[in-house]
Amino acid sequence: MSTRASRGRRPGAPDTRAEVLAAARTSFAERGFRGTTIRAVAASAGVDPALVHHYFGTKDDLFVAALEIPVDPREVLAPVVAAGPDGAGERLLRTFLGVWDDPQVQPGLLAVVRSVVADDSGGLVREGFIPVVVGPVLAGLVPDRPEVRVPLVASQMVGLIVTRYVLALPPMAQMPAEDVVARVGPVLQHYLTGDLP
Amino acid sequence: MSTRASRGRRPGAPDTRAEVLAAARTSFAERGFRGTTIRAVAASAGVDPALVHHYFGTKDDLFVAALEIPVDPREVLAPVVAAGPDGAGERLLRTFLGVWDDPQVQPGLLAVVRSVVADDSGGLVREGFIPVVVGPVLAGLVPDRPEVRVPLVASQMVGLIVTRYVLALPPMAQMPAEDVVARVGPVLQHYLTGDLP
DNA sequence: CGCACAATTCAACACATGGTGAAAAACGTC
DNA sequence: GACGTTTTTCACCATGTGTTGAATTGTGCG
Repeated sequence: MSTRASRGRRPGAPDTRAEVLAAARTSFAERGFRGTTIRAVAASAGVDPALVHHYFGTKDDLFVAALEIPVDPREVLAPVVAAGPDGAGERLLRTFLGVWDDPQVQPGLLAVVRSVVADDSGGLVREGFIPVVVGPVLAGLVPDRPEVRVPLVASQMVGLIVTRYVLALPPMAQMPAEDVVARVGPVLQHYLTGDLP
Repeated sequence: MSTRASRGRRPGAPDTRAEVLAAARTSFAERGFRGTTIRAVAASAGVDPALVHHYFGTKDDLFVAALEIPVDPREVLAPVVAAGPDGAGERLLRTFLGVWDDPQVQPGLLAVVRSVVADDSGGLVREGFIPVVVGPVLAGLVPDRPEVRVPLVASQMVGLIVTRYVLALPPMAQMPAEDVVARVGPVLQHYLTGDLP
C-alpha cells in the first residue's frame, strides 16, 4: 500500500484535480476553514501539497472552489411561497430537507455553516443571508410582523441544521425526512401564520 | 498610551492573573479553541505570552480554567421537572434563558458551544451531554417516546442558542427573555407533551 | 522521432504557534 | 537592609503552516 511518490507526471489519465477537490470539500465540511490544512487535503488525495496550489491557487481560492453550491435559495423557495400560506410550513421544510439531504450539495453547505459559526461570528448570516435572501422571500408568506416571525422560523431551522447535520445527533440525523416534516412542520406553520404574543 | 514593557515585577498590586483569565474567556468565547492563540490572549491582557504559561500551564489547561461554569445543569433543571408537565415548556425556557443571559456564565458556555461545533464535531454533545445529563432529566417530564421528544426539544433549544447567542441575529439577540418564553415556550410544550406523529 | 506542454514532486522560505529556561524587578519578612 | 519569593519579560526552540520556484516525467502533436 506504500504508493511511492515518483516525480513527474503519472501514467494513465487520472483525474487528480477532481480528487483534490473532493478531499478539500469533505475536509472543509468536517473541520471548517481553519481546521483544514492544505497539507492534510493533499495527503488525503495522495498528492503533494504543491499540486493543490498548482490547480487551485491560494487556500481561500480552494475554499470557494470547494463550496460550489449549485442551488439558488430564492429559486428553490419560489414555489413554496407561490403556493400560499396553507401548509407552507411543511412544504418549506420538505424542500429544505431535500436540498440538505442531497449528497451533492451537503458538503458545501456544511462547510459554509461550520466556517460561519467558527470563524465568521455570523456576520455573513446576520448581514447577508437572512436579510437579503431568506427574509424577503418568507416575508411574502406571513400575514403580519415578519420581523418577529422570520427569526422564529430561522431559529427552528438552524436548530435542525445543527442537530441533524453538524452534530449529527441521533436520532435527529437518522430520522426520515418525512418524519421530520410531520413533526416539525406544524411548528413552522405556527411561527409563520399562528397566533403569536 | 505606549506602555513600555519593562522587565520584572510591576509596581502596585495589579491582579494580572485575573486579567489574563478574562482575556482568555472572551477569546475562547468569540473564536473557539483553535481560533484562540496564546499570543493574542497575552496581547489582549497587555502581557508577555510566557506569563500566560506561567499562571496556567498548557493551552488546554487555560481552556478548562477559562470555562469555569458554575452551574450544574441537573441541579438547575430539578425544580423545572419537579413542578410537573403543566407549563413545563415555559418554565424550562425561562430557567434556560436565565442561565444563558447571566454575563457571569455566558462566556464559558459560548466557548464550549463554539469549540464543540467547530472542533469536536459534536462527539462530546452526542455521547456526553445529551444522553447523560439532559436526556434523563427531561425523560421524567414527557408522557411517552422520550427518544423522539427530547431531540425535538433539543433542536429548538440549540436553534435558540445559535441564533440568539452565537450568531446574535437581530432581533433574536435583543428580544426580552419573557418575549422568547411567550413565543417559543408553547412550541417546547408541544414537543414535550403534545400530539406527535 | 522531436518538442511544446501539462502534471507532479522536491526543496526551501517566511512566518506563526505552543512551549521552555533563565534573568530582572518588585514585594514581603526577618 | 538582606534575602527568599513572586511576578514579569527576554531569548530561544521545535513544529506546522501557506506558498513559491525549480526540476523531473509523462502525454500529445507535428
